[in-house]
Amino acid sequence: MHRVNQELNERSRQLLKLLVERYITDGQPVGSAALSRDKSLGVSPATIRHVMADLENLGLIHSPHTSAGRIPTNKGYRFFVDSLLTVQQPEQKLLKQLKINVGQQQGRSQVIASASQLLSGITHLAGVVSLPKREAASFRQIEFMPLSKSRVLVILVTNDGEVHNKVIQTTREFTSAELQCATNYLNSLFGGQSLRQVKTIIAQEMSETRQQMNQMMIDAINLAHQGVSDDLQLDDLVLSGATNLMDFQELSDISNIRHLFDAFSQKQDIIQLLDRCMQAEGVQIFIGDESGYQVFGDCSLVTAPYTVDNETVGVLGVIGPTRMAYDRVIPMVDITAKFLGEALKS
Amino acid sequence: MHRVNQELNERSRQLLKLLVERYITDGQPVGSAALSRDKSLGVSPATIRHVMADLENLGLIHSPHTSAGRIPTNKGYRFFVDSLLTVQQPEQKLLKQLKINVGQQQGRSQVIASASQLLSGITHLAGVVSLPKREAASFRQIEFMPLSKSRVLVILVTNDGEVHNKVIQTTREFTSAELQCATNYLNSLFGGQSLRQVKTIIAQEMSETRQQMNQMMIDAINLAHQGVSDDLQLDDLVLSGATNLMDFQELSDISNIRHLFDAFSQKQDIIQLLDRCMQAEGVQIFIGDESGYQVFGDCSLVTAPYTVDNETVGVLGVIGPTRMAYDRVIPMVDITAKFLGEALKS
DNA sequence: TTTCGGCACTCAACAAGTCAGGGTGCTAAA
DNA sequence: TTTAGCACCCTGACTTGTTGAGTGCCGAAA
Repeated sequence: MHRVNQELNERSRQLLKLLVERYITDGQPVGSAALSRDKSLGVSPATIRHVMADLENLGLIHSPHTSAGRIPTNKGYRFFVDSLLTVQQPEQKLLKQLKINVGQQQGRSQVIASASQLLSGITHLAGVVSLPKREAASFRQIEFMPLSKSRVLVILVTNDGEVHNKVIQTTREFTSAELQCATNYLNSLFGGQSLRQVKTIIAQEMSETRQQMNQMMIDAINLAHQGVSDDLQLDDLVLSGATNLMDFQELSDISNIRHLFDAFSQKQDIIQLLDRCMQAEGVQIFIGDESGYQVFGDCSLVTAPYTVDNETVGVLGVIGPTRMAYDRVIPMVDITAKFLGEALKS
Repeated sequence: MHRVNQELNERSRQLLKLLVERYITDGQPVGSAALSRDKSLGVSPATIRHVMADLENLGLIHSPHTSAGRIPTNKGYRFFVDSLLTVQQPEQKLLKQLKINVGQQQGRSQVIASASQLLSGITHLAGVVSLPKREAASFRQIEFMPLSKSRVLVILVTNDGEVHNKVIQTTREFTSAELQCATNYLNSLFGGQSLRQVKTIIAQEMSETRQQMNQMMIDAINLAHQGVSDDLQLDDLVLSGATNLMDFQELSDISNIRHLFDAFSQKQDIIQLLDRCMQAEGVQIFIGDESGYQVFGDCSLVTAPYTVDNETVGVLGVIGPTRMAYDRVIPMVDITAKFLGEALKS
């Protein structure tokens, strides 16, 4: 990519930029004449054809058939997004509306659902938000509730107001009093820590010499260990406006759509993909099959992680055709991530 | 419909039956010659055309254009399903497999998900299962957990092993001891009753003269009232294999599909529709727009309620094109409902 | 009265042909 | 290096003709 960057002079870059922008708005292969009509280049179609030939050799554009205009390749899009794109500041009005809408929701899942919906509504693409990592939440309270002889319901409340339930098997029967003791002990031990810290504390306690621990404490730690371990904690995501994607001609092949929706209901792949985006700092973009998943052949994914108290807890973004208005979508995703983070703080 | 039934002689009925069956398997408009080739009628194409003309006058079939064969109208399908259909007993092997697969799952949601998936897998249509009505579950245990000054987490465990959480606002702060008392009182009062009964009990207690109740009991009932009231108890459903529907040519118009999937993600309409089916006794069928929803223009819905301990708690079914193999689908839906009911009992 | 063969007619689907429009690459001149 | 000119290419839309499946109607036979 760097090579490409060097080999391209200013005019070629400008031309590529125009071409991609043009194709994004029109959806038609763009020819030399059309570009020449744009005053900002001021050269004849013939010259443009020369430049286009170069760009084609570099693999940035290609023509679907002999006598059609050119369209960007994935590589072309990539270069465009990385080096040529001038992002569009979203309208102030829209931002205010977005902020209010996300902020007004109450309850974690409400906030997230609304973020996803707004994202898809504004961009007319599919919006997706990964649920906040449970590990990042902080411990507020734990409680045990005996169900039967050897089964105990563990209730874990985190600071974001979420309640997690889990039924665990115990080796022996516990009395209410015992469970109450464990509750008190654990609540004082873990209060205010993040779940990640809680886990490490548990691990430590379990491995350390148990000299200074009495039986009650050992039991309590054991219970907590089982209750907090998230064996089944499958990540999840909220997807909105998937049907928006059906409106795009370039995806309108029924088998394309089918595969896409299969992936959506599968969720697994998307979750993995989003997980990868959590590592990144800011907005991240996958163009076409860059994601490594065949299904996204003609799709791009624009994501941004969202943070609560300076810790990245999840990702959000949009899925749309490769030919999407990156200049408007990117800042939108970026800002929505910020709003979501803020809304989750309270 | 009764009129139609009387006006049709045996031969016409037989002919209509053949025609519908033929169309269901082939998907092509069926003409007089094709039907005549079927030995079981033993009349010439010309005669068949006469009968067909009658059927067309009755609105049971129609031809898409002058020189094509005939296809059933919705009214034709309806008559076919009501009076002509001979259902196909499903294979023993399939049944066994189905039973095992549904039965082996553990956890209510697992069982339901698997029923939905199997339904869609076997029929190659979309499978749908409404979640069991919460009201039908029976009370096992209630617990209160103080969160803050005026907020209490209510945990309700039902006999099917489900745990329901709800955060309620209280008028004053309760001590742990007070909450413990309330817990004990309520558990002994409600133990083993269905949630519906619990609600009526609560209503009674609240309206009755509170002479013989002490403050603790009043508080407890109040807490329970808030905790059990399901203001937000939006029904839900599990949908599987929706993408199967994309494979059908008759639905493959992109805008059709889009509306359908919009309805799926909306859920609201489908839930209402299913709710209506819960009243019915056995298998119920909506053909085309009989459901009253435009979206299902070219779709049919085959449903059956499922029961736990002789009480109907939910509905399940499949959604597919009007042109579906009713003879195989209907018994399949029927039997799956039975298996699901059984599986939920344990 | 019902059934049937014959016949003219209709229409969709397909194939083949035509044509204009938009585009390209090459070449030679500025 | 840029440009105009030119030959050529390809698609898509339109026309035309043909084929085959299917119909409705009529008059004769049962």
